[in-house]
Amino acid sequence: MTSIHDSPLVRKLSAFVALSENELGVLERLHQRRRSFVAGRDMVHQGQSEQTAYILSQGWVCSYKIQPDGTRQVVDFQIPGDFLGLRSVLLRTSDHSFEPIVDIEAAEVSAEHILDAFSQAPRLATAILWAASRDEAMVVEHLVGIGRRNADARMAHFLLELCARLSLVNMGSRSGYDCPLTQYHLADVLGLSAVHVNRVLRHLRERRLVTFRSSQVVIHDYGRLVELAEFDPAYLDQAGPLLK
Amino acid sequence: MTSIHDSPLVRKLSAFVALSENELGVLERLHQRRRSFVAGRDMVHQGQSEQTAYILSQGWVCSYKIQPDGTRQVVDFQIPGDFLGLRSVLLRTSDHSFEPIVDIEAAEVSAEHILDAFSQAPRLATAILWAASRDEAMVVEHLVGIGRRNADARMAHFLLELCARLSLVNMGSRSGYDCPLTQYHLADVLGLSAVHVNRVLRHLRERRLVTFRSSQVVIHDYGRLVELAEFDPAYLDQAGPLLK
DNA sequence: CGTTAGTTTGATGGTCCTCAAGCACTGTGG
DNA sequence: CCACAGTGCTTGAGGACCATCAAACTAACG
Repeated sequence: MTSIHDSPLVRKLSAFVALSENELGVLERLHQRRRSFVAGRDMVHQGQSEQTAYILSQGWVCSYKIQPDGTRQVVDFQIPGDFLGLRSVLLRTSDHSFEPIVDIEAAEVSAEHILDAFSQAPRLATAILWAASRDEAMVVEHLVGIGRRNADARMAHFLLELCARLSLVNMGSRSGYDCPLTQYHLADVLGLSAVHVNRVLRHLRERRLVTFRSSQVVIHDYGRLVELAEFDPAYLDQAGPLLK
Repeated sequence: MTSIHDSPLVRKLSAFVALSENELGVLERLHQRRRSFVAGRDMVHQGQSEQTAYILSQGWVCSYKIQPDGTRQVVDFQIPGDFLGLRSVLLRTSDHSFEPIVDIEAAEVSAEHILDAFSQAPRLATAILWAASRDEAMVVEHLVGIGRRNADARMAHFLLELCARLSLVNMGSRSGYDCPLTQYHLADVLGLSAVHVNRVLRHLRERRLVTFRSSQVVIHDYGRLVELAEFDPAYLDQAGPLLK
């Protein structure tokens, strides 16, 4: 039997609030309706007004928008512990698609469920809204990266952000992590071509900064990578406000 | 004496909900504390944890992030009727700066004020959260634009989005609008250099699509501009959900 | 063992940046 | 009234960065 303590969401939130027994119980109830999805088939399609959100417990998902001309822009990746479609369920407007990158496990949560949970454990609401605001901050940082960083720095920054996020749920460290993304995924998130992604990766590897190969990211020199990316994790760890 | 009906925020929200007398009263009380700011001097600075938000009633503001290397990325512009720092006041994390582009008028609102208003008029809360989610959708669309559109389409898309937003508060139409932005502002929002912005504008002007000159945007051919930008306003007017 | 998805490398060229310089307009102080 | 400084716009030249096209290679899989 698996404990609620194994939930990546719990691990993530625990980094910011010490969760009470009551709060853990509410979270456990949120995880009731487990579902699986297979890699590659969209869970939610652009335009569709979906009424359910998910808490991702295993696997990776990407949320993206397709342009009329067929090009794709990935807005964000979700990793275990992340919400999928939280905003769209609260505000009934899903304007992008979700695609599982590998086979995934997720807990389905309806708007009611969430609002219930919020009223039973208000501090939990704050914690989850904090997580949501962090997601938004990541989108903004992503925007800045695409607008104002060159390809090398963009890649470095992206890999470092993933590192920080994965570390929070014990799925990585400063020396590296598992990563099921293809170079096409990287291209679509960074606004580059797949060919150029390949060259950038080679470049970073040759400079002995980081190696991305066979679904693994190995960070050779964390410090110099941070420097190249001008990575400032301030937008990720706003620990202060929630501790009280 | 000015009526609450003149407030751009009221005009904006009215496009989506028929506001009751009670709701108008609550909105009026939100507009009590009027303040002015002069052009060019930051209202809120990156990193500062500000406790107040504003409802912009006159003028334009831009929210941006400065990179360590000095380059700037504008995340969004605020026009009358828009909130400034709503998220940061609710979640106490302001990670970018706000700069008035011209002298502005705004109403200061504290977190308490807003929460009070929400409890007095729950439907208003929905409407305001809808506006917030629209802002987020705009950031996502912005991301897609910078990542996957060329300079011409990016510019066209941006000018069309502004057109739609301004029309909502009666400050523009499909034939054009006033716009106090400089070409440097355009460069910083579109992730281009100011020099290239100038060339793009010339190009659009020569093709008789749109003219941006002396603080005025004149749209010559709305249809062909929409086509060039592949502009689909779906992400802006999610009228449906709130009408009930 | 052929097929498919993903990676790698080369060649070529377009988009957009940078540097540089000149122009137009506005406000300021002598 | 005029010099001037400041801000914003405009245009040219040259080159960096990254896209596109093309092709070969590897690994996984039925």
